[in-house]
Amino acid sequence: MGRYVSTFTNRIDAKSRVSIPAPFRLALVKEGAEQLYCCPTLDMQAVDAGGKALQGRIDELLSAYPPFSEDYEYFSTALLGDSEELKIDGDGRVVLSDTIRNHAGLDGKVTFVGQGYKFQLWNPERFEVFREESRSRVRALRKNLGNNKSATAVIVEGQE
Amino acid sequence: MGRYVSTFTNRIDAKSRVSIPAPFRLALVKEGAEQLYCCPTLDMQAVDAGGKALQGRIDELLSAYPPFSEDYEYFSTALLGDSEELKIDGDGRVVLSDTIRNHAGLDGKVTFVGQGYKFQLWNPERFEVFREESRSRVRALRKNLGNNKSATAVIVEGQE
DNA sequence: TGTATTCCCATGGTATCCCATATTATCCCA
DNA sequence: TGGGATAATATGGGATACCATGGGAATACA
Repeated sequence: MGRYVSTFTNRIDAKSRVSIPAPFRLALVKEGAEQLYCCPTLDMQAVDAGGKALQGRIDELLSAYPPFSEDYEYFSTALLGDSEELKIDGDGRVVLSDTIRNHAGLDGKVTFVGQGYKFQLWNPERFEVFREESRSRVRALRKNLGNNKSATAVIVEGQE
Repeated sequence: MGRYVSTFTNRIDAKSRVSIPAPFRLALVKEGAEQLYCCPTLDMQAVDAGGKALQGRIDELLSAYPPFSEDYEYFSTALLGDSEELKIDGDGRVVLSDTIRNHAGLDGKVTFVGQGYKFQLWNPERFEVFREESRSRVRALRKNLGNNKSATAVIVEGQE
């Protein structure tokens, strides 16, 4: 099963192309994904990306709602309608659509952030802010939790 | 299995023709559909479109109600009565009937919205409203549901 | 015979493919 | 262990193929 860890930053070229970091490409192949599945992150200026695992989560959520129900119309529109399947070229690159670039404020460079079964695309500067905020939240959380080591260990590791 | 993802907007020409977005055309071929099955969306100014999968879901829904029952009459009238099968020409286009254009208020441009087993046709301006409503419903869902359900993981995770 | 529909081809724009190259990482052997 | 050789990666650019769209000719229809 493909697993996405660590962060990488790559350039966007004049044709809006960007190389998927090689380790992520490998993970995608392990998932059996031929395309990069992308959907805008809710309430954040980032994009969720991945392969079958990410797709599966979305399908799973949608399967809870019967066809022709109002909920199915709304949720499929937000989750599938706003998603895109980007072709991966022979060199391991994708072209970022205008929609994606606008949503995440991507311009010049992209930071790829591994998050287990998926990864995110960020504007590098914005990501630094987000990362700092994440860390300070974890610090605050740690103080409140006191000595509960096992609980904090999971949270701390996930951020690095 | 055909799967309809992402949204595209295409022009309606003087002959009421419009190109089906290439990815959707491909999905239709995978379904083995030679024509585009269309029926007005229930309660919305849009049109449901797709191939065999869509037809199957409609049959499935109808079979849940006993023939000659009142509900069956209503659903079959709404779902089948106004349905059409549009021919797809050599260039991947269909001609929109007056019925369809009137129901969805289509004029000038059409937005195709992928929704999994089917897609919808919208007037672009109207769709923007619907899209915003869809997004806010998903946000609301995320707030209402806790942090532990696997089905909601895709929405909840990534936020922390 | 006039009107509407279907088929076919032309075209501009864009995305896709393919190859070149620089830079970095990995390996291998002294 | 160090340093040179080799492979992998990220990135740039040109040629090609695909796609959406428009228009005309051929065909069906009434």
